Amino acid sequence: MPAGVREELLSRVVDRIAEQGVGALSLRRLAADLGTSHRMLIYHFGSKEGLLVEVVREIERRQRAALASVDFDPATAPADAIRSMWRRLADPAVWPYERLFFELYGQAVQGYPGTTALLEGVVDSWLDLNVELAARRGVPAEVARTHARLGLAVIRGLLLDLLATGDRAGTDAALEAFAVGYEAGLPVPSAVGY
Amino acid sequence: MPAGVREELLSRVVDRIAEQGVGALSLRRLAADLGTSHRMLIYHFGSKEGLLVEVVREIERRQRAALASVDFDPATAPADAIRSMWRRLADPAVWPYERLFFELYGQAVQGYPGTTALLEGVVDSWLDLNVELAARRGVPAEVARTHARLGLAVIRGLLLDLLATGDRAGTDAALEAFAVGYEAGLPVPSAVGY
DNA sequence: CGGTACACGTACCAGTTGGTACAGGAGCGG
DNA sequence: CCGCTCCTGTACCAACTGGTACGTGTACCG
Repeated sequence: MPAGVREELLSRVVDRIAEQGVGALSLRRLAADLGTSHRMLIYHFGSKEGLLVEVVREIERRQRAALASVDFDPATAPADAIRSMWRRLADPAVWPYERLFFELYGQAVQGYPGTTALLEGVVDSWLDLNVELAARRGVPAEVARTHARLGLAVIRGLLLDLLATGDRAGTDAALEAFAVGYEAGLPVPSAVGY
Repeated sequence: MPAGVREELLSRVVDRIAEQGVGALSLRRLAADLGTSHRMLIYHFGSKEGLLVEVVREIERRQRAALASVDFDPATAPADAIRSMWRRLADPAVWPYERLFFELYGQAVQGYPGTTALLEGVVDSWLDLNVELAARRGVPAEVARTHARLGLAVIRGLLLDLLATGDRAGTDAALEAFAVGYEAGLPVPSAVGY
């Protein structure tokens, strides 16, 4: 992996932004922290917005990479898969990235330029993956999609909680309650009028 | 309600910010939109940060007001309460406020000045309320707290989904799946090792 | 009437912002 | 040696930022 000047710079930019946030971002301070000049950021990314776009893409790239490393053995029970996912995301070591993710999410729903690309795959790519996996178990796509949607919401909602309160034990307990309830069997939507 | 000049101004500020977001906020543009001068905003709120603080407080005030108007008759089943809450929050008419809420949330977890106050009651005040309600039904506080935490996460997570995808039907279905599963009986944490 | 507290606008300030013009300098193929 | 491409820094710009100084109008109270 030769990386390339630009890619290596981008990686450092993302790491730095994960620590400091993107709201009060200034090209000059960012460049100074990175030991270069703001001119370089403009040179490599064209503009501040261009840099933001690349940051968002890099975040997505890393999320996909993390996703790919999750245990998706069809033999694994869905409840265990969600437990494993939670364990990974709730780790304090990745909190800076979670924070950045939610900050960008908040900006994206407001339609700020450069960030909106984040919204495109932010839900559906996860649902699609789950539908595909469930199909191997013979679960109908509609059901799998709804359940995945719920599971994703639980994880993201609890992450929001965790980042605000820092209450790892409380959020762990809530996730476990969900997982156990899920194991007990969630109803299929078609049985309740959907 | 005589309102008062400052309160009336704050109300208009919040409405305006809900439409435009708080990220690219400038006192001058905001004032111009409101038909006044940025000097007035400083005069009434002391500084930009002071104004932000008041905006956050106003958001909390409105949330508490909305919360108070929800049907909390102890006779209402928890699953119906969460359905009612979802119906209220998923209404497109309040999307601008949801967007603002999540944008501020994202800034707050990054520790930006003026916004962090949002985090204090953002989870616990809801949990406390639920614990109190559950007590009237004889539900133990620990269980009620965990279940409330999960329900809150589901709603917030699905709201994030809804704001990103606009898929009302999909998120409705996911919430319904959760509500039905909840009616079927969630396990108590003590039974699973907590 | 006078005065005093509040509400408001204009003009201005210093600092910072993103972006640009320009000048190299390092490496390399010819 | 030249020339060329990639990379980097300095100096600068106009625009905009939050905040301040100062003056004005207005309403209420004595």
